[in-house]
Amino acid sequence: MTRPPETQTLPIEAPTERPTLRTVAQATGFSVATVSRALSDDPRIALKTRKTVAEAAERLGYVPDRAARRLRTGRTQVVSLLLNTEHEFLGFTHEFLSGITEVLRGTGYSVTVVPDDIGEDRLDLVRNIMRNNLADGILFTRTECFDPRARLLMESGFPFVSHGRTDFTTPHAWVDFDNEAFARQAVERLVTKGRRRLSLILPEDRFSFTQHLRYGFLSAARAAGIEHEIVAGVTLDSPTPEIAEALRESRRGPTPPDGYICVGEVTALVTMAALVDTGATPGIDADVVAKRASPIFDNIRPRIETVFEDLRATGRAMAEMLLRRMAGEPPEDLHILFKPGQPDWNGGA
Amino acid sequence: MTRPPETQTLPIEAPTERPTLRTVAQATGFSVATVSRALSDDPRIALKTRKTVAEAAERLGYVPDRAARRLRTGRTQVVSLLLNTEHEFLGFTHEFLSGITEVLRGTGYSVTVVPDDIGEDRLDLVRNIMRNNLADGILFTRTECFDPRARLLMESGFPFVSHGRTDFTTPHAWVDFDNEAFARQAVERLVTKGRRRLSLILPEDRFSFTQHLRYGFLSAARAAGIEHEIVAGVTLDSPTPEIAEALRESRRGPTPPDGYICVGEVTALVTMAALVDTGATPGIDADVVAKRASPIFDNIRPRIETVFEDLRATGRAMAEMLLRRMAGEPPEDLHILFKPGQPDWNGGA
DNA sequence: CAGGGGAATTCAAACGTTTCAATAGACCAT
DNA sequence: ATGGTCTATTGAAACGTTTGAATTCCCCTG
Repeated sequence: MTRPPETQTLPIEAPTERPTLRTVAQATGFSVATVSRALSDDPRIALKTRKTVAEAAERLGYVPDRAARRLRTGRTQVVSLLLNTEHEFLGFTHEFLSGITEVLRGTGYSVTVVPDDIGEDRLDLVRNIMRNNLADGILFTRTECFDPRARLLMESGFPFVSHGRTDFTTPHAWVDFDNEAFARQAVERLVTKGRRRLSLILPEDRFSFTQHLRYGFLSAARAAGIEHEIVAGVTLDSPTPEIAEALRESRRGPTPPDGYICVGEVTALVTMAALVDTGATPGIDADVVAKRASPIFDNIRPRIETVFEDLRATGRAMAEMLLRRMAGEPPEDLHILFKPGQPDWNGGA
Repeated sequence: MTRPPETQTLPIEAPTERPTLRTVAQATGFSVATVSRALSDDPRIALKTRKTVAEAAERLGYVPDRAARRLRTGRTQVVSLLLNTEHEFLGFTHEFLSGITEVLRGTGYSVTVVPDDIGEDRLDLVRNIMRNNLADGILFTRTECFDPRARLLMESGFPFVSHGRTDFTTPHAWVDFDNEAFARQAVERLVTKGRRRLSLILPEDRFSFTQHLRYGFLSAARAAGIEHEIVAGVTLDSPTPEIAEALRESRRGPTPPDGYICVGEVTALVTMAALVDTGATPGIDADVVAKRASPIFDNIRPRIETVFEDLRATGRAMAEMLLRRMAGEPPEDLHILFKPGQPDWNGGA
C-alpha cells in the first residue's frame, strides 16, 4: 500500500470543524473516493482498509452530510406523512406518528408532516413532493376506494403505503384495520346483549373503509334478522353538533335504536351524550360498542364496550413497509390487515 | 444588453426534465449566476431582467432544488419539532402540529418530527440536530425550569422556541399558557360553587408550568381561606391506574375533597371516573374544573367546567416566532403568554 | 481620446458527496 | 522481458446552487 506524502503537518486545529470525507481521508491517508467506498462497505475496498476507515470515521465523529448526499444521489432520506389537519382525531395523530417515528429512528430517515386538507388539491401535494424531490416515500391516511393519490403514485412507481385499501387491481402497499370484522363483531356483541334495533353512523362514502363497515354491518344485522339503520344526513366527519342532533332526532321515533356502533371515539362520546340528553340511560336503554384507539375509554362512565385499533402498531407497520418499498421491494406482498383485538385492559378503573 | 449566441437550436425535448437554473438561463439567454440573482431579487440585476427571468422561471415551472441550496448555503429549510411520544395527550399533538404546519405552509420550511423521549439523552438529540445540520430551528414542549436543551441552544445561538418559560435570565423565545391564572380561576370558580376542599394533581416538578400551577393554586386557595391539597405520590404523567387509585384513596378519608382541578383532559376523565367509582356524583358531591384542549368535553356527561387552552393557536404562534428567530430577529421580545380563555362553546350538546 | 466610474452581467469556485473510468501494482503464465 | 488478469486505489466529474471577484460595456469628464 502506498503511504501518501505527509500532508498532515498541522497536528490539531482548534475550532474543530465538522469532519467531512476529506477529514477522514487525510487522517487515514486514503483518498476521498476510497473513504466513501469503504464507509459504504464496498467489496472492492480491502477489508483491512474498510476497518481502518471505519475506525477513523468513528473516532472523528464523522457523519455524512445529508444535503451533499442528497444532491449527489437524488435520494432525500425523507418520508412525508400526509396529515389531515381539519378533523378531530383525539389520539389518532399522536399514536400514529409515534409508531412511525419509532421505526424510523436510527434508519437515517426523517419524517416530515405535510398538511393535507381536502380544501386544496391533494393531488398537487403529491405531485409537488415527487417533482421537487421532497421525499423518497409517502404515507397517507383516509384512503378512498379509487384514491387519486394512490393512482398517481402507482403510475409513477413512487414508494408509498396507504392506511386503508383501495379498489384498484394493481397491487400496492397498505396497512388496514379489518373494519368489516369490526362491524360484524360489534353487531354480534349487541345482539348477544339482546339489542334488536341497531344504529350506525358511517364515514364519508368515498373512503374505502366506509364500504367495509357498511358491508360488515348490513350482512351481520341481516343474518341476525334484526332491525338496523344507517343514520342519514351525517357522516363521521360532520360537526359534532350535527351528529348529536341527528342522533337525538333518530331517538324521537316510537322505537328508537337500542344498540349503537361507533366508529370513532368522538362519535362514541357524542352518542353517549345524546342518549343522556334524550333521557335514556346508557347500559339500560341502549348499549354502545365503539372502536377505540386511545385509552381514554377506560375512564368513561358508564363504561363503553370497545374494540381496540392499535394505531401505534399501524404506524410502525406502515413505516416498516415503506422502508422496504424504498429499498426496492415490490409491493405485491406488502400488506397487513389488523384484526380487531381486545383492548389491553391493563386495569383501567 | 448583449443577446447571447443562439444555443437553443433544439426546440422541445420530450422527456421534460426537471428544470434547473441552467434551463432557465438557457431559455432567457442570461447566465446561471444572473438568473440566480434575479430570482432572489438582487438589486444589482436590472429590473427588466428580473422580470424576464421571473416569467421564464414561472413558465418553465422552475423550483429551486433544496438539496443544492442547502449544500451551498448550509441552511436546511427545515424545522424540527421535538415530540414526546411516551405520554398521552389526546388532542395535544394533533392540534399543536396542525397549528405549526398551517403557518409553515408556503414558507418553504418543512417540519420534521423528532421523537424526544425522556429515556434517552434529550440533549444529544439537540446536539445532533445542530451539529449535523438537520434543521434551522427547533420547537420543543414540556419545558423545564432550567431546561438543558434551552440552555444549550441559547449558548449556541441556535434559533428555537419553547412551549413554556424557563427560569434563565437570558431571554429566549417562548410561548406559554398562563397556568397560574388558570389555577387561580379554577379555584375561584370552585369556591363560587361553594366548594371548600380543593384537590389538584400536578405535573412532574421539573417542568416550569408545574411551578406556575402550584403558585396559582396555593395562593388562591389560601386567599380564599379554604382547605386544599396537592395529591401526593402521583403526577400528571403517572399511569392512569395509579392516578385513579390515588384519587380513590384520597376520597376514603372522612372529609374528601369536593372540588377538583384537572390540568389534563385524561386526568379529568380519570377524576370523573374515580368519583363515580367511589359512589360520588359529579356535580353534586364534587365539582371538576378542567383545562381542555380539544372539543371532546362538550360531549362528556355530566358536563365538566372547562378552561380552554388553544393549542392550535399555540402551534401557530411558535412557528411564527421561530420564523422570526431564523430570520435573525433577537429573542428579546419574542414571547406570548396566552391567557386562559372561555371555551368556544359553539353549541356542543 | 484616455481613462475613471458605475451599472449589469458573467466567471469560476465552492459546498460534500458518489461513481465512472483510469491507474498502479502484484502476480502469473508465457 | 512481455503481456494479461486481478485487486486496490485514485482522479475527476457531476449533482444545482450561491457568491466573491472579475469582466464587459457604456457614459461621462477632463
